Amino acid sequence: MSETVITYDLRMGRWEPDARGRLEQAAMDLYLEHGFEQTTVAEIAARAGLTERTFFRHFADKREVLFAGAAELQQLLVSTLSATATSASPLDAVATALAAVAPFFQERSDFGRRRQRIISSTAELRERELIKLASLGSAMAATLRERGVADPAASLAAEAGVAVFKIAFERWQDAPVGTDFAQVIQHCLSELKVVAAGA
Amino acid sequence: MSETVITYDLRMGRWEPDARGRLEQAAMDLYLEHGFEQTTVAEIAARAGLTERTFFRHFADKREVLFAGAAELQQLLVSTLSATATSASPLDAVATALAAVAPFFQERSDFGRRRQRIISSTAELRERELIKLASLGSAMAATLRERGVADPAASLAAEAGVAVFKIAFERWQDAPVGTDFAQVIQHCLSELKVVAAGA
DNA sequence: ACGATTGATGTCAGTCGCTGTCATCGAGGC
DNA sequence: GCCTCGATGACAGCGACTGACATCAATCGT
Repeated sequence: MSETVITYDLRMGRWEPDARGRLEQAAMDLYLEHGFEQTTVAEIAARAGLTERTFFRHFADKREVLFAGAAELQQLLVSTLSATATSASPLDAVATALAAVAPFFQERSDFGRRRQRIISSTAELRERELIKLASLGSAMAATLRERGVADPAASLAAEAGVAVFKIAFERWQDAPVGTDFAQVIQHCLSELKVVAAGA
Repeated sequence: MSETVITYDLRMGRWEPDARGRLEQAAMDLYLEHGFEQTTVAEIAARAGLTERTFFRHFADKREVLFAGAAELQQLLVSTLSATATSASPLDAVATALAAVAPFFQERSDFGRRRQRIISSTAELRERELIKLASLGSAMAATLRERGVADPAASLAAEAGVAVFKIAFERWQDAPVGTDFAQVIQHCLSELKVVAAGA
């Protein structure tokens, strides 16, 4: 779920609350300090005051702890895409949905930067990031199909949208702090349209 | 390198020749028979008449044995893209290069089908496939940049090309045997152009 | 021919990711 | 205040992967 805003009312663990959040925090810190590969799950659990076994009860594997927000993001993206006017072209609808979730990243830009530094430095994590993006693409394609867009147009619009997102995200990360992410996305979208128009 | 055409003149292993090829063959067979996760590296090595340690001298990990041809494909793709006339638009150049490597798959369609069945059934392998495709995209983007295409157009054309390839490959696999892969690629490309044009 | 060299393989020990199983503890319902 | 239930701890074990060293076969130089 989230790593800062937590419902502290419901005590979770046997001892301290928010075991999951503590694990996420400990993992991020250790991955940044010593690198992903040099960090063992036992170390993460120890820093969080838990055991290795408990880590794997909260996260499927060592990488997944960095992708806790992916499901949330996908749901947000799909519901936004569902709500977009059917009059828009599929690609525009996708781009609109992507721009709509831009604040999701902009509000966590410092967290996102550290996270991305970890992911970019390890092939194993890049693989996981790519399959999450592919999952976003599949979900968006399915949503487009529900709205009557035929294949392969639906899949192509979704995949092209993911491509736009990937490149826009890279450029936004390298851009000055405060740059509007949604604007970068729209710019990359129009660039794609130019490229696809042929010359 | 290759799995069928081998220079049998140079004896490789301590005993039988072509240890690498035998490992690839044994891995494919076992992955198909029992599934990827249910197969241990020790079993693969045993069937190939080798030891587990030798497997890891030939392949970085248990998945990589299924992606031996990726480097070769990437090189072929890049050199084809380099040779494409600079007059073509970036996306058309990418699509042309992709269509040019279509025979690479068509000649190995039965092998490719079995391989794809294995990959599709395991998330771990889909991750590896995605990072190989991403590597293809990066290589093509770099080639476009060398040819004077500016960013983000170069990256977008390359990534869009990869998207076209992915979807075209899926559709070609599901199409009747003998369908022309290059033609499917071109069809998906024109579909993408329609989608991007707005309509 | 024959010894030295080289490269691929075998052997072994070890770490770490990850899982199944059962015991244990803490909190809420009765 | 007991009881049930969910989360955690403790433990054993498998399999992926690595480092270090020994070994063997083919080749090269003489």
